[in-house]
Amino acid sequence: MRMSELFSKTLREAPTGADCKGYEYLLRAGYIQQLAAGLFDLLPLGFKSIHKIEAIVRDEMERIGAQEVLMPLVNPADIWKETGRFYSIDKEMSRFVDRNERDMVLAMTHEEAATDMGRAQIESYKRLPRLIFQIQTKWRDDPRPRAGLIRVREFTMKDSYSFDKDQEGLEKVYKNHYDAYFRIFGRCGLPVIAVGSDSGMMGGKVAHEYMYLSPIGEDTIINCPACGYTANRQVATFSKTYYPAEPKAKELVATPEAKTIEELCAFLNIKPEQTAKALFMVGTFINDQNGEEEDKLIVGLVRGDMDVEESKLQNAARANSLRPAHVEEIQAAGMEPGFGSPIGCKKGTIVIVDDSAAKSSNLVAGSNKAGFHYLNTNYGVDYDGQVADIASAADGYLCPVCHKPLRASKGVEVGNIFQLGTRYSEAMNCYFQDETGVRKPVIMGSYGIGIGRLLACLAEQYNDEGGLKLPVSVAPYQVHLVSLVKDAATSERIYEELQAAGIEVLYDDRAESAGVKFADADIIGIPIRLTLGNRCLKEGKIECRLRTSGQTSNLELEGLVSEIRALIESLMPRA
RNA sequence: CGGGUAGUAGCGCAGGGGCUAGCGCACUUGGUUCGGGACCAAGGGGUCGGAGGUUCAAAUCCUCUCUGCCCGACCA
Repeated sequence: MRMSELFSKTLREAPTGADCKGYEYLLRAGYIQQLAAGLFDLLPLGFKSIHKIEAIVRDEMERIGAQEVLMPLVNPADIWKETGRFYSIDKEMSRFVDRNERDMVLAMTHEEAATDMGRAQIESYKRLPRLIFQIQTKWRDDPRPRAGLIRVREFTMKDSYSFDKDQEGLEKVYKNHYDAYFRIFGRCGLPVIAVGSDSGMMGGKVAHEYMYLSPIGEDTIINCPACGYTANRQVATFSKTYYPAEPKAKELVATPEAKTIEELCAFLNIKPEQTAKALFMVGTFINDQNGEEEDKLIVGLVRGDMDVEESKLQNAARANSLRPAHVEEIQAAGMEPGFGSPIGCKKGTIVIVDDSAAKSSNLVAGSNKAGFHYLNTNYGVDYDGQVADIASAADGYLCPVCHKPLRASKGVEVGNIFQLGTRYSEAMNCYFQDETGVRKPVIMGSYGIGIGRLLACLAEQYNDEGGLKLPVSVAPYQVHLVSLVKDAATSERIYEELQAAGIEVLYDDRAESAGVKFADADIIGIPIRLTLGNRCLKEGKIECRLRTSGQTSNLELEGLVSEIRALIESLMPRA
């Protein structure tokens, strides 16, 4: 590609709002351009990189036996009604009616469409297992897109769907994905870790997320440096200490102005672990069959030295969604914010008690009368409720496996794998006959990688003051040829030779000063820069500089192609 | 959806009732320069986000509204 003909241009200054480096450079280097909130154009350079990533993904997916398909972005609402997700998913899924008044949706994922394909194609165990994948557009009307390509509304995703006759088969294909994903990210050059995760709206039990650890991430990952235990904070467990004792009778005590645990502890001169903390949420419960919604107040109770993890609370309560409760709602259920506890709450309130509180005795808890707390409250005596782990793991807490301190870090989710089981196949009647003639639901899995987000993470991982420096496996071109000589004949010849040899070259043939060309080369960040200058040329040489290391050497023009080939090979990230 | 912040040239910004709306970069033309964002000269480019209002006069004041970004809520 000649830079004199390149569609995009570089920007000297970062557009306002480019808050992280990777995003800033993708904009400034002319890889992407914003169209609206969460909507981005891929310019030629960015699209080249995306194609490279997709090629790696295809290669690795086909290697584990996946067959590429393409499902429509627009789905009839019917199949989403079959699984209930038409009702359970809120405004994040966009809906419309076609000219015949038929309900349609823009697919935010393709479990329904894939299951529909499966039920048409699979009737016997002889046609199992099967694995399909696609690289396709998703639309998710996220309320708050941010950080460039990290969180967008329209994006490209590689999603695969597995069909198996038994759990053993599912586990095998799951493991294949687990490994393939590491090869994919490895070949792209992105360091990731796999963490145990919440299955969220996907349903199913076993799930992993692939996290790129970075401060720009929105997920919190809990990790044990000692034994390697790693999980998303949404599901991370930790080792809790309990404080059981002989239960005493509860006792009302005036605690004016002591609304928080801190104030309470200071007032009563006690420690946080001697108290119980209540969090009030309103959960929405949706009938999957008809879409009818019901709101219920949920009280989450943890010991005062911990916090409630809302994802855990939502799962324990089996709520479809959670939001903080309004003061009036809390009071309507017979409780008082700031002095709240499940003691004496109205029937119909869902009470979830963390085991930390349930297994500790004589805690100070709210009395539900403003200005008063109870001393010596005990689970099973003063209040009841479902006991579950709803406490949030945090930095310094103890590992559930080896009891050493845990560490918390931020990460971006670039991929996920789910064992779906039969949630979709049962709901959508995707059954097969086994060897004995018994009809069984197909066992499914689903597996995703956000392609654009992967590029965003790579841009974040690979940049310096000068701009981008993507690995050669995903950079838009392999070689950036900069001509500084007046007579273009030699550089033209080199350009032709490299291209003829199948090397991908961005050729700066513009009439710009050396400084401008170098600055553009730096920001675009092609891994190998070849500079043809008058000095070198006289000796029959060309300067070769590596973007990442800055390492510079002069190569003979004679045999340049094979030299560059070898160099590209040596720079290629390994899985 | 709440809180904050900003919309003036392609990008970054200044101007805050008054005459022709400005600066840097980018762009065009001519000349000089030519290995790290060159220099000189001459140019082109604007519904000041939109609508309504106040006023002799609005980019500027008022009302409404749209959009972007940040924090939160939300999120595979």
